[in-house]
Amino acid sequence: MEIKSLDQTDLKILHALQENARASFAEIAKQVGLTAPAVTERIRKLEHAGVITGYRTELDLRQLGFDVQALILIEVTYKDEQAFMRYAGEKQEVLECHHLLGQSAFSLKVCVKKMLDLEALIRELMKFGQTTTHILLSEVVPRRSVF
Amino acid sequence: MEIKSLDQTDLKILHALQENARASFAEIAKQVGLTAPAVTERIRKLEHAGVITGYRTELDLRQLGFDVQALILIEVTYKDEQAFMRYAGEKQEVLECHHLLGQSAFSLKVCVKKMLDLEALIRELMKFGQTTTHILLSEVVPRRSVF
DNA sequence: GGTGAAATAAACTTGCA
DNA sequence: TGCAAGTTTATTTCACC
Repeated sequence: MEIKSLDQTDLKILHALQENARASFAEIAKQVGLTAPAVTERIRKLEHAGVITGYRTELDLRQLGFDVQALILIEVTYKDEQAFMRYAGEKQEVLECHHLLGQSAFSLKVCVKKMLDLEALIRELMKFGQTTTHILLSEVVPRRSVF
Repeated sequence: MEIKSLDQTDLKILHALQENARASFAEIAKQVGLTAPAVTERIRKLEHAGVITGYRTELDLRQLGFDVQALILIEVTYKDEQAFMRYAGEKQEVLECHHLLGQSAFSLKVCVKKMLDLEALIRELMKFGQTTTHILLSEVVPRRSVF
């Protein structure tokens, strides 16, 4: 993974891929004004450089039976940090977890089927420190591309 | 968008697509034990039913010069809700925004190049209500598939 | 780095169980 | 719904600039 200097064409490619990760190389090539092999090679380099970290499919969690999503903030006591991170990495319900600046704090995005499942999850988390839970309602901005 | 009853094959397809949104129909077909046309048709239906909401490419924001990411919680005064949502929807720096349960509260995931940009952003947000900002450090769990 | 053309592979279409 | 065979596109490879 080396440092890449990105030009305008790279940014256009990244824009196209953010909007539709399943776009064909040929489609992207047309959008950026290059041929398919040129685009393929640039994308391969962006992947190898670690600029592109993955291609994900977004699902409507509610349609899949996951009716409750929540944002949980937790202040973990320092000695439990390692155990907490292991727990977060293993728990299926934890969709995302970030380390926050200061005081061994973390944010978690979790998704469960029922409110009772959320209660159980929070009860487990409370072993690691004090939690603050916010139930997520509608997505005002679902997920924006960086450019 | 109608109600779909998903079987095990659908869940396997969704798993494969979550892990790699650019996987070919043929690859997915092999993973789930069907032929490519059958998988293609199922994915078409999942898209049309709204179960699949999009295909996104994930980028390493730091490599792209966005060194500061933050989670901002804001309690908007009720009369400013509409104006706030319009603002969040237009601001390039706001990657995600969720409505939270209770008191016209929202969470925002934002990304900026410099700390000074974050300061400017928070100053703008303060017009809509009281904010609490958490700087995001490492990703403990980057983004997990639901199944 | 990029193009254009040929070979390979994947995606659509259609008819049938 | 899914499969198989045939057709149409897309991807890959490579020689050349």
